[in-house]
Amino acid sequence: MEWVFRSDLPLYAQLVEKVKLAIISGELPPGARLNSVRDLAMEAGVNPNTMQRALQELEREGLVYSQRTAGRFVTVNDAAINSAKRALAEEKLNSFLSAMGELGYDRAGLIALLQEGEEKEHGDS
Amino acid sequence: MEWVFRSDLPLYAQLVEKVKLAIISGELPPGARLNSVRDLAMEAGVNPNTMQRALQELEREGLVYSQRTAGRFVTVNDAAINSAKRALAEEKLNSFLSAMGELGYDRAGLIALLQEGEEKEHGDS
Amino acid sequence: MEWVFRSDLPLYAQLVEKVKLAIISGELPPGARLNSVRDLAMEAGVNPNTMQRALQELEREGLVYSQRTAGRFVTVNDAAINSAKRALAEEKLNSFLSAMGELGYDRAGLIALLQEGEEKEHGDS
Amino acid sequence: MEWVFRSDLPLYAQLVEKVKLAIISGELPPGARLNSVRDLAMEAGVNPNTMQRALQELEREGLVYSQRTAGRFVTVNDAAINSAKRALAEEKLNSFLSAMGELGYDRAGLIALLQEGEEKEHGDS
DNA sequence: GTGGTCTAGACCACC
DNA sequence: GTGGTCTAGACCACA
Repeated sequence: MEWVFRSDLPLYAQLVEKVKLAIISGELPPGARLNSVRDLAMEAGVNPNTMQRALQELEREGLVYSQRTAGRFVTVNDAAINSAKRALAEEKLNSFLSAMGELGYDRAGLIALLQEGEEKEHGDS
Repeated sequence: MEWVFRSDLPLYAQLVEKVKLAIISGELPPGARLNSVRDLAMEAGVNPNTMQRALQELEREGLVYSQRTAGRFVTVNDAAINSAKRALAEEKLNSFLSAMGELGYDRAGLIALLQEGEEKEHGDS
Repeated sequence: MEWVFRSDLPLYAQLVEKVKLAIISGELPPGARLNSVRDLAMEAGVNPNTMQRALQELEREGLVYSQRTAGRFVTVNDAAINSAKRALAEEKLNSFLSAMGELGYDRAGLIALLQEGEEKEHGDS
Repeated sequence: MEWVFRSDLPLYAQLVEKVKLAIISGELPPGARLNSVRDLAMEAGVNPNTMQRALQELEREGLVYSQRTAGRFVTVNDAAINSAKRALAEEKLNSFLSAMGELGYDRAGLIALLQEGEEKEHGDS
């Protein structure tokens, strides 16, 4: 996992984002054990407390659970993961829509653009 | 204009991006005079050299031209602006496609998602 | 507010409990401004971060909201308060039921006990 | 027996409470021999004098008697135990009533709540 | 002044 | 070793 941070969002929120994406994309599969808070914090170059806060947030969202002595694990509840995936997709879609809106593209225009690219892909293959 | 920077891209490139977007979106209309390099650098809180480099890049791309004594101006060449818009849109589209790809959406899925939203908008109105 | 703590529950959780009760009981009415984090922490004799965590938890539960510079306020959403009241009541009821269960009282026995007391109250008045 | 203490009640009183509950609930049956003061104090992590005071209080209440050489025993007087049970129950009832009073429940409301739960239990079974 | 974030470092329970 | 809690103290944005 690459740990690069922006300055427009709290660190812990970006950590949540990163780990969540790893879970959603399957890089961290259901049931997988996460590294320890301390190790992850070292990796990311942040304070363990900051990493802890991020993981607790993920726990509250039901994507992760912790076992006292054994460590933290990705949930095995596929529904929770899929719901998070859906929410993230919607969020990305919306920010994309607004960004493209500034460039003068509305939904219809984007659909056209996508279909254009699709034909090209098929043409290439 | 808001000047917030990420750490994963050179400053000057982010400056180029920001100004380019302002031109493309019409916030800086064709023929408009840009503030002086020194003023823009102050605004953005960057070194004037960095801002200078960004503006030269925009000049190279034909979106801006400078007149020795009067300052820098947005191009009046609509074709250049439209071409930049097209390029930027494609770039954003691609990064969006790859991001959504990680979440399991391909072009067809995204088209469906967009059409879904479109119907909803019409239903709401 | 009295700040006395047990050792069987994290401090921050007890702080949540205390403030929640104050809101539910109306001691802190809807819309009321809470003292600043620092002041409350001083009052309670805890670290400001601990108090902060408690208040953020209340914020997540919708019982409190914060305004950047002005401070924190009790929600004006009566439904949220009533829902919290209901939940707290149920929780207290259950722990009471189990405690009385150890003494050999079941629901029916408790109802009898309560009715007994009720008659007595009426007799006294 | 779990030994966790609050800070709002003298230690010895909490010890009395704990042992009394054990007797009332039958965990310490009539006639059972209690461990020595020293052992009990160790278990609970308190000073033997404190434990001694608690046991003397229980003796005064007639729930425990001591035999010079053999140690301390739970009373075999069922009436005494029942009376203690009754008193404890009333005490718990009262503190419960006052706590629920703060949440807006009076005796009648609580009876309703209890009957509600009773029906549900029967429905579930 | 307000809330919010982050770090550093300590201590605890659990196994 | 693990997660969890707490403190102390710093810095920031906002108005």
